[in-house]
Amino acid sequence: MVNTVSDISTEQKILTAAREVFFQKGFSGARMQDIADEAGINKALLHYYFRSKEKLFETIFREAFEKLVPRIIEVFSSELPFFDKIRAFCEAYVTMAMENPFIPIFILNEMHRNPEGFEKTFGDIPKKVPHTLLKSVIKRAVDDGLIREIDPPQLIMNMLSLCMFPTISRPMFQLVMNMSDTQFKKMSELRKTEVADFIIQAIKK
Amino acid sequence: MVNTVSDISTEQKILTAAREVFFQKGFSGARMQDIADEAGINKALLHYYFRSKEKLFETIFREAFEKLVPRIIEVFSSELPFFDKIRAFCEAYVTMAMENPFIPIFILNEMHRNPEGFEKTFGDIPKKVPHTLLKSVIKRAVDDGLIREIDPPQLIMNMLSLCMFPTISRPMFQLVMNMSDTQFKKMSELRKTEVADFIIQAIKK
DNA sequence: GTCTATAGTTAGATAGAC
DNA sequence: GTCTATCTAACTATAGAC
Repeated sequence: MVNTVSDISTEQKILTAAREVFFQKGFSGARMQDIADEAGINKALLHYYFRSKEKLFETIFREAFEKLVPRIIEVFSSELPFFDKIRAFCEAYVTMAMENPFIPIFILNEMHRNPEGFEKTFGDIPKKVPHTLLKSVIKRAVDDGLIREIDPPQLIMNMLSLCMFPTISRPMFQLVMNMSDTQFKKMSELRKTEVADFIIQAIKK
Repeated sequence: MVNTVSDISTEQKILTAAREVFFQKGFSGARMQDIADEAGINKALLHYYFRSKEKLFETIFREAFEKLVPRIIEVFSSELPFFDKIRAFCEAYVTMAMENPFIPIFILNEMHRNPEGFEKTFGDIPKKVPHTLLKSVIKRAVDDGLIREIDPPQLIMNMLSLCMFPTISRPMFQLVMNMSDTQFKKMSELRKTEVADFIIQAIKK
């Protein structure tokens, strides 16, 4: 049977371990043995639950992707004033990036390594992102004279950059800036509000 | 002999091929066979010129890192007015990222995958980055009342984010924003000046 | 469901001829 | 310097016992 307690528990152990290993080493750097060890089980069991390394990876990747592309819809389709939408968006993304520091680099890296593979495997995901909604909300703010003339994709790119790049660049940034872990965390914590302030001042009229 | 024309040419062919393959697949995804094929030579020759995959990789990584951490010194130690420094910095970085689109994700990814390896192999590089210079130039601009109060590392992080994130996130961004290659390139071209404008407006008093 | 043992494949690296 | 052939190790995946 599939639905016994111990089955579920093993599957969960595998997923947790796979997340850990894939996030840290990427698809090609990860070894099924590493995942088995991390889960405290045997290699063969991985293949019993998930047919292949690819299948297991796809599960983890999908799940991570969904976390990365979160409920922007709620923020942007809400009745919040425009600047509060910006604030909510930034805080949500900076927080997500802080709590899941490996996800952004993991997703972006795998998309670079296997660009064509995603059109077919993940071609459905884009539809979940309300890019037309985003664009129209920004355009309206421009038309209303609330913010200066700016191309919506440019603004969206700026928001994403400021929210997600820090966790991606962390190892390099700390190295070249000679910054301790404590200092970096403090800085990240402040960014939850600073990023929105920065953006708003950059676009307000 | 080592300095014949054909020697140099072969070594260059290998380096060019290695760059191509490592940039696209990362260290663990790259195969020595791929590099040999790309260079139009035999696998054994790779080991003749560079003892191991690691050695070859280190050569490519070093070279890429130096490109990523370019002559900021010149920009920031120049006599340019502060806002022109910002403009020069942004244009240099956006251009670099456009011309070498694989380098940022390559470097940042490898640093995530092998965090400890860099302290010993690349511990010398940070010294080349004039982070104290950057910080003091920004601090002076604040003290002079030219820009609003802002933590220098925060501003540096913002500048780097806005310049480098677009090329890193390109596959995802185009996918979720439903954007063509042409549109993306046009957008990137505009960013050479837009990023600086955005930053300056965000910090000016 | 979970394990041990092993098949089958591919990778990095070397030996040795030219 | 450059090649072919080969060694050795590592990895994914499966067969089969319990």
